[in-house]
Amino acid sequence: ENIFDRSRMAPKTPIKNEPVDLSKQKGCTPERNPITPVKLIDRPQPDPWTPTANLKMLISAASPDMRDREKKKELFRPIENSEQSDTPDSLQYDMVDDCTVDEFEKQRPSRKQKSLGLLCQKFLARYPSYPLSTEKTTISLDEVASILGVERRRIYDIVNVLESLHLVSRVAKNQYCWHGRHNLNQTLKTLQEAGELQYGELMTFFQHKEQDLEYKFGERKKETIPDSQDRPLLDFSEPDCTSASANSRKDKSLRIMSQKFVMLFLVSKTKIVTLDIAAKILIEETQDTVDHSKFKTKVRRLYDIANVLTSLGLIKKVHVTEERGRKPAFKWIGPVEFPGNTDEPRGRSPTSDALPGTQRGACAPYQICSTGKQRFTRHASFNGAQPYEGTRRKVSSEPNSPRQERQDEYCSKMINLAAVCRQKIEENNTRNPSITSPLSLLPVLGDSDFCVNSLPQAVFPVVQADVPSLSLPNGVSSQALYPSVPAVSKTENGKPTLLPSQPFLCFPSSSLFMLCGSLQENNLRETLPTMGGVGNRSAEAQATVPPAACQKRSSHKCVLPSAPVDDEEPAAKKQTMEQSDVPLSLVVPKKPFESPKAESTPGSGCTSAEHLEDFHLDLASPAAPEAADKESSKPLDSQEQEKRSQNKDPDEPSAGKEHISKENANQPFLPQYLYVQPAAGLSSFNFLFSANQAPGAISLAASQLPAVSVPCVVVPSTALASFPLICSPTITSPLSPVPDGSFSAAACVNFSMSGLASTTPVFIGTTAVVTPKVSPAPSVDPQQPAHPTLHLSPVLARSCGAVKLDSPMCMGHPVTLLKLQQPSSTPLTPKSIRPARHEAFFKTPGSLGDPVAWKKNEGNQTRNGSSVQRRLEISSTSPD
DNA sequence: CGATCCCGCCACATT
DNA sequence: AATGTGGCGGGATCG
Repeated sequence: ENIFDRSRMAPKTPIKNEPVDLSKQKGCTPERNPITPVKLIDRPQPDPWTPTANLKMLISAASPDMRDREKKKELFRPIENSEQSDTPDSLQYDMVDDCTVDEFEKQRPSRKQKSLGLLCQKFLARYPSYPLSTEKTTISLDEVASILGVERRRIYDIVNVLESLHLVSRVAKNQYCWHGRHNLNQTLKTLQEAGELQYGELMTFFQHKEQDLEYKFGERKKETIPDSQDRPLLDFSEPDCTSASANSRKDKSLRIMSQKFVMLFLVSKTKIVTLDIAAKILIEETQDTVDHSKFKTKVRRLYDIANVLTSLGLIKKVHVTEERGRKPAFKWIGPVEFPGNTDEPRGRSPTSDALPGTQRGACAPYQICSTGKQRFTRHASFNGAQPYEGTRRKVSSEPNSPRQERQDEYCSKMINLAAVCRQKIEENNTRNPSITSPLSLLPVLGDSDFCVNSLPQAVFPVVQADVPSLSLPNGVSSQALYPSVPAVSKTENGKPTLLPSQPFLCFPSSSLFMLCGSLQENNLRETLPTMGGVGNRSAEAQATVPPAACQKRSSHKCVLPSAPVDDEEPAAKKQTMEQSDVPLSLVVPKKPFESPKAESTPGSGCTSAEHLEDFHLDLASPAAPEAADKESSKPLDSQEQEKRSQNKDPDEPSAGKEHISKENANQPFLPQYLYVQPAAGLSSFNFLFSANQAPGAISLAASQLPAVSVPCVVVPSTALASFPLICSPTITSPLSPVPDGSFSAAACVNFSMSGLASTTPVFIGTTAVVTPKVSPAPSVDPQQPAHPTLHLSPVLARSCGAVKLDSPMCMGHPVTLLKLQQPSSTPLTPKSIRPARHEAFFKTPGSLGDPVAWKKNEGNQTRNGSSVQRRLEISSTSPD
C-alpha cells in the first residue's frame, strides 16, 4: 500500500512523502550533510518511488512553502488513489528523475528504507547545516512528517535527539526552530564536561574492563547515582529542569538519554561505546533495577538515538569483538575536542564569579545568544519578543535554565581568562592606570549572557559578519592602514572616540567569547556610552537591515565592551542588552541613539542581520572621519557600504576603509595580528589580540589558556566556519599614539589552549607587537596531535607604520567591523575581506596567515611588529 | 537466531 | 475534551 500511495500521492502532490530517496542517503555521508546544507539529496536511484521522491526533493528545494500547501497532510493520506502522477508538475519532475524510475514500485520498501536513520538523513537534508544567521528556519512537524511520508511519531524521535544536541529547539507546539550545527561544538563541549563529571570514572572503568561491567556497575553506580541528581547538567540543554516544573516524564527520556549517550562517547577514551554498556549505564542512572526487559527497551531506544547520531555523522556503527564475541557498538566520529577548556585557570577572577547572575544589566552590551531561541527568548521575553517561550512545557522563564547555566559557566571561564589576561596586561602596562577597568568589564560580560550562541544570526552587528572577513584580517588591517593611520592614532589617543574601539569584540561564530581589555582608561567610560549607542543602533539596525545577515553565517557575536561597564553605562546599552536581541553589541562609537528595542519578534529570530548592518553603519560613521581618508582609497563592500550609507552615513568614508581592506587583502601588510588557526574545523577559538595595548608582551600560560594579555578576545567558535573576530583596542595610553616600536613589542601572546586544537583561528593583533612567544601550539595538547596545532600565524601585514595602535579590529566573519575607533583606526571591513583572502585563510588553517591589516593607530609602528609577527608565525604560512 | 528497529498503542501533557 | 508528545515493547526484518 505504501508504495501505491506514494505513487499516487505523488501525482497529486509531488511532495508527499516519500520514502524517497534513500539512495542518496546511503551514499551520503552524514558528515557531508553538514557541509552541504540544503541539498536535496538525492541521487537518483532506482527506487520505486524514486520519482516521487525526486519530485519531492525538487519541490522542497524549490519552495518549501509550496510544498506545504500542496501537501497538506490530509491530502496525502487520502489521496492514495490516483495513481500515478500525472500532474504536470510531476511530469516535469519525473522527467528529471526518470532515469531511475523505471518501474515504479516495485520493490517494496524494505524495512531499511524506512529506517529511522534514513528518515533522519532526509530530514537533515532539508535544512542547512550551518544556516545563515539571518534565516530562521522553522520546522513544522506535521509538514515534515507529511513530506517525508512518515508518521509524526517518527519525527519526534528525530527531533528529540536533535534537540538534545541543540540543533533544533522547540518553539511552539508542533513547531521547532532549526539552528543547524553552529552550536554543536559548544553543545558537545558542554556534554563532555558534564560527562566527565558524571561518567568519567565510570567510563574509565568500563573501558578498562569492559567485561566486568556488571560488577562495576554495582560499584560504580554509586557514583552515577549522584549524577542523576545532576541531571540538570545534562539537561542543561533542556530542560529546564529547573524548575520546574516539570519534569515530566518525558523529559526524561529520549532527550536525556541522547545526551547521556553522547557524553559516554565524549568521555570514552576509545570513543567506542557498546550498546550494552551504554544501556547498562543509562539504566543505572535511571534505576537500579535492571531487569532484562528494561534493558531490552533501553537498547531499543539507543538504536533510535544511534540512528540519528549516525545520520548526523557523529557516530558510526562498529563491532567490538571481545572475548565473548562481537558486540554491537558505536564509534564516535564527530569532533573530539573543543576549544574551550575547562581547565582554564580559573582564577581568581572575580569576575567570573560575578557572572552568574548578577550583572546582567550591567553588562549590557554583551550578550550571548545561544540557541537562538532559548536564550533569545529569555531576553526577549522582556521585550516580548518571543512569544513562544512559554510554549515548551518546560520552558522556563526562569532565569536560568540549566543550559544556560552551563553556558554561563563556560562564559565564566572565558571571562576568567579574560580577566587574567587583563590583569596581566595591566600589570604589564603600567602605564595606564586605568587599565584595570577592563577587567571589570569582563565580568560583565559574563554575566550577561554569554553568549553562546545561538542565534546564529549575526546578531551582532558589531562585527561584521562575514566570515570572510575574518579571514580577512588582512584586509582589515589593510584598511586601517591605508587610510590615515596617523591621523587616526592621534585621535585615538586623544580622544575617547577611539576608545570605543578598544573594548569590544565581536564574534561571529556561534559562541564566542571575547575578552577585551581595553586599555585605555579614559576612554573606557566614554566608550561605554558609545557602546550603548551602538547597541541601540544595532537594534535599530536590526529592524532595518536585513541584508547583511545573509552574508554572515556566524551567528553569534558578542561584543564586549571593554570598558568597564560599570560606570555608567548608558542606560541605553543596558536596554539594548536586555532587549535581547541580540547579543551583540558592539561598540561603536557613535552616537547613541535611541535604542530601538529589540524588536525581536519571535518569529523573526533572526534579527541579527540587521544588527550587523547597524553595526556596520555605526562603524562607518565613526570611522568616517578617518575613514575618509581611507575610503578614498577603497571601496567598501558593496553591501556594507550600502548599508552604511543608508543608515548612517555620514561616514561614508569609513566605508572606504573597509574596502580597502578587502582590496588589500591581497596586499601584504598587516601587521599586527596573529592569526592562529585552529586546526581543523572543530571548535576552536579565535583570538585576536590587539597589540596595542599591551606593550608588554603577553604571555600565556602555555598550557592553559593562558593569559592573554592584552586585550584579547577569545572566541571559541563552535563552528569554525565562523570566524571570529576580534578587535582590539588599542590601548595604549592615551597617548602614545604612536607607539612605535616600543609598543610593538609589547604584546606577546602565547596561546596554548589545551584543548583547543581547534580550529579556530586566532588573531592577535597588536599594534605592538607581539612577541613571539607563541609557540604554543605544540604545547598545547600533546595528547592529541591534532589539536595541538594551533597555528599562529602572525600576520604581519604590512607594516604600516601607521597602523599601530589601537585599533580595534574586528573581523567577523562576515561582517565585521568594528568600529571602534572611530577615529583611529578603522577596523576593518569585514566583507571585503572575505573574498579573496578569505579563501586562503580558510582553506588551511595553517596557511592562513592572513594579513590583516589594519591600521591602527596612527601610527606607525608596526613595522616592527610585523617583523615580529613573522617570527611568530608558527606554522601557518604567512602571507606576506 | 541474534541484532535491528518499525510500528503504533496508549499514557501523559498541553491546549 | 481534543490534540500533542513520546514511552514503550511486540514482533517483523535483516544478516
